[in-house]
Amino acid sequence: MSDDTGAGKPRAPEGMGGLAKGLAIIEAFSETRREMTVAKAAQAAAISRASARRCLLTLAELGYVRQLGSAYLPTPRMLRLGDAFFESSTLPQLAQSHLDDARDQLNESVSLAVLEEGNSVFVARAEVTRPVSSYVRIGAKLPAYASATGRMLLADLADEDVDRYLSTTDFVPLSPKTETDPDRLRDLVRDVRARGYSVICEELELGMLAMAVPVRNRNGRTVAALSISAAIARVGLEQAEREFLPVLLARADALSRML
Amino acid sequence: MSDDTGAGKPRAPEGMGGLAKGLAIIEAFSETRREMTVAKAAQAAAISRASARRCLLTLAELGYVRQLGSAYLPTPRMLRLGDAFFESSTLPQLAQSHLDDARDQLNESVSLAVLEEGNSVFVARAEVTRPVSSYVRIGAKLPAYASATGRMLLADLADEDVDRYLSTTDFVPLSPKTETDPDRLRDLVRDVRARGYSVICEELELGMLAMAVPVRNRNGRTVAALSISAAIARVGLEQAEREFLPVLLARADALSRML
DNA sequence: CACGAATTGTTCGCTATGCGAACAAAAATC
DNA sequence: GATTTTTGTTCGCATAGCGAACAATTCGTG
Repeated sequence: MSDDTGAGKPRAPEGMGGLAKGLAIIEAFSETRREMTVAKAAQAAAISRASARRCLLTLAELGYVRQLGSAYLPTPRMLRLGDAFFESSTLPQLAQSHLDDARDQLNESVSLAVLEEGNSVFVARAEVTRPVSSYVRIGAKLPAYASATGRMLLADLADEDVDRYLSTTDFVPLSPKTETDPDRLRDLVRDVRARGYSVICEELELGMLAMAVPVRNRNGRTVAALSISAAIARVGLEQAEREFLPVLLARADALSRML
Repeated sequence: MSDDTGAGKPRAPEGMGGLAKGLAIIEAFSETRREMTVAKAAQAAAISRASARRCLLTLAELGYVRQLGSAYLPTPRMLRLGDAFFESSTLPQLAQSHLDDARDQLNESVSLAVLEEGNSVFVARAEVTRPVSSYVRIGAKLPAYASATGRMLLADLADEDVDRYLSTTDFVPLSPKTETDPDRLRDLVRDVRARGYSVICEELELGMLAMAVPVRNRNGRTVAALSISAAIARVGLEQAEREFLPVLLARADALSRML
């Protein structure tokens, strides 16, 4: 707003400043910011307190947040916003029967993920019941560097995009076996690119391995990754490559042909 | 803007008009509106084309939608907005272990739902693998009138709120057995209120029954419904009441004590 | 407990963002 | 091909939203 310069300069591309601010506040809610006051929201969204206050008043008026004392918390109505993607996107629905088939055939949980700002986001899932396994929420995300799907999706990026990702990511280990060296990760992504599938073993969660294959659109771009996960106590790497990989590749190929 | 009247009249409560418009556009995306042009978005959100255009430009600039010709479609980034609720809310995390226990004990899928504008919205799930069952997405919603959780949640509303709901709802049958008579539904909600749990049989989906019990906060209000669903080919109503109900009530009670 | 400092929430004069109407361009219909 | 309808874009104008100032609240210290 106040950063514009020269007189007579054409206007910046038009937009809706208040919308941008409000969305910044919504995205600022997190596990460490379960509720926010006007001041906290302003700080988290890098806007003035007056703007933050207006946004929160509008969000409250529309039912997206509720007020508790001077704090604001998101309500379930917020879920409608995420629904916009699910109701619009055909990919999860097209994929579901393929995931179900793969799950039934291999008796392991199967999921589909897309890349979103350095994260692998689950958009579809077929889950097999295990005593230990917990429900993975569609919409949940995993860091790309530590997940089979994430590495599969990174493998489709141009080298410079992979490098940009590697240079701006904070590599938090998620298990004692998480690879966090950027050079090593670059090599791993290249390996995935060469091999055409991705496997990680205990990097995301001890005791678990995961395998992912690409789902491509008709331009050959990888638009999603189809993955399977299993406990290494039950399934070794060789068995995964022998039994899981052909089925995943076949399912991914069938799905790719629909895109 | 132009609807304000008398001079010297105090300002309306302050807000952020552009945010309201942008959120209306986001919510307008649906299965019948998978993509929208500027004109379609303006119509769907009941705003001017110029405003719709500004909103879509901002949403595109921030990565929430992408442009395809003159149409705009949501991107996975939209999921972050729904995340605001999941990352803030403690209920799904508190509930998960209870759902897992109930699922393991009863060997049927168990879920937790909250009421959101006439819909029952899943916020947590423990799923048992069945050849027929498909994955129910957290965030997915069911009409309250046709679901066990929905009726359980409606039962906690005041009579006038139930009546308002019944008078403004379009009762679309979801199976040949869906109850769609408002008077009948009012009686069913009252029955649920008296009985303290809700059961539906084949109203949502042929061949399936579902049972739900209330999860209450310390004020006694029903803040969520815990439910189980099973195929009637395997489980009859009497068995459900004999075997499922005690476990659901115990789990719901344990969860209620944490709230 | 009182006081001062820091933080937070609210207000209001001012201006530039966002408005609506008009116009340009594209699409649809005859 | 001409006309009509619909859609996308522009721009003069005004009010919604801005930032700074102020009021209120909270926190820290003596």
